[in-house]
Amino acid sequence: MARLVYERADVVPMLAEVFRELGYDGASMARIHERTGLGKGSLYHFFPDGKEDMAAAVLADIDTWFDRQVFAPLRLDPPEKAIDAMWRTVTEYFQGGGRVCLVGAFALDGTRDRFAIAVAGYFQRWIDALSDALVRSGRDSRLARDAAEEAVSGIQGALVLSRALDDRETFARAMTRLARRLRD
Amino acid sequence: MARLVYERADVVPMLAEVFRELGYDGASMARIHERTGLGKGSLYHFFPDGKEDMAAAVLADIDTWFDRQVFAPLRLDPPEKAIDAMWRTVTEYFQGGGRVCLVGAFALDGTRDRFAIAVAGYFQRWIDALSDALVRSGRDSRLARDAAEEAVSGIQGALVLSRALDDRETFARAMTRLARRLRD
DNA sequence: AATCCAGTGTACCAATCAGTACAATGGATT
DNA sequence: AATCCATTGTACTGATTGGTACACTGGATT
Repeated sequence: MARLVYERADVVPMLAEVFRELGYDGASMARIHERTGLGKGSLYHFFPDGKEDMAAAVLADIDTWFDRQVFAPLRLDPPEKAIDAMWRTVTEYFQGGGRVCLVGAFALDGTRDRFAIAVAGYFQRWIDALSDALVRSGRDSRLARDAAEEAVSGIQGALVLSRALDDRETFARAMTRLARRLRD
Repeated sequence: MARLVYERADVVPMLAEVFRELGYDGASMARIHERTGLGKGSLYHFFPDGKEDMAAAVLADIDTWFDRQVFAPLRLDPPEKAIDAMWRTVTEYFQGGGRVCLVGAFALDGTRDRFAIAVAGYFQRWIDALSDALVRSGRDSRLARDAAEEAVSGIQGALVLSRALDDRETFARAMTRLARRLRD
């Protein structure tokens, strides 16, 4: 009989999807087991501190992904190119509004207090990186920060609204609107 | 010894605050008891179907409140006046970013499926009402709808971001930005 | 072939979960 | 004064919660 053997890195993305769908409190160990196929033995082997450990790992994973795919390019690549790439990458990552931002979802309920530093850091670094790109493209420093904040905030709003209305067109419209706002 | 006697209408706002802070799954009956002071007897007396019943009542309550305080004025009052009032009312209601939108929070996790109609209806009516006011103020119908969507979406994003950064200034800045966008 | 050890499955625990049952309270109605 | 009934407190249930303990598997190392 075949035996599936995972390592920690394989488990984190599955956990991310579970937390995304069910939220932190909604994701019980039983449901995590159901959706990942991993038994308690494996789960506590990889994440000795249980659920909190899992969520922290997921947040760290999301963080490094965005750092590499979005934030670093914004800081290093030609600004116009990096910003264009950001819109594409983000739209794909959130599957056009069909996939929720876990960090944003955590921010809204009591889970925030538990992961306050990770949650704040994620958004702060996003705004910083985007602001940096805008400054490098010749924008005034103060205006750049305001515009970056508007974009990041707008993406989160678009996710909430498109998910609430269960309509990806809403998300698509918001993204083109925000991209245009950022160009002016 | 004094005995506190509530009626259903007194309980709903307390429940709203509990769900707001803890989320739907985070709000256990024990915690609801703690924070409201009501025993299980009272809670199941008012809400025979338990938590789901409570959340539905809270959503309905929020809905009627917004209908009266925000949506109806947008449809009936002089548009510029009504829109100005909307920004004031909303800022006060969300306590400058310190208070979360329960409907938005529900939209992000698995709770949405349970209350999909109420959640979608809330945002749809908000967009419709604001769009109506913009049309009445002379805006083109298509542009009005787009602008209304941007505003409602933007408010939700501002709530997520200001809560994530734990900074009300972020919310305040977003509100003035959105109000200006709506005027152009 | 013997050992090792990362990864697994299962049985188990106390605490908490949502929900039920029902007797007690006490203001209002008659 | 007797009755009524909305509201409340408490004791209880069975299911589920997060978490622990531990024996087992099987590929890799020696």
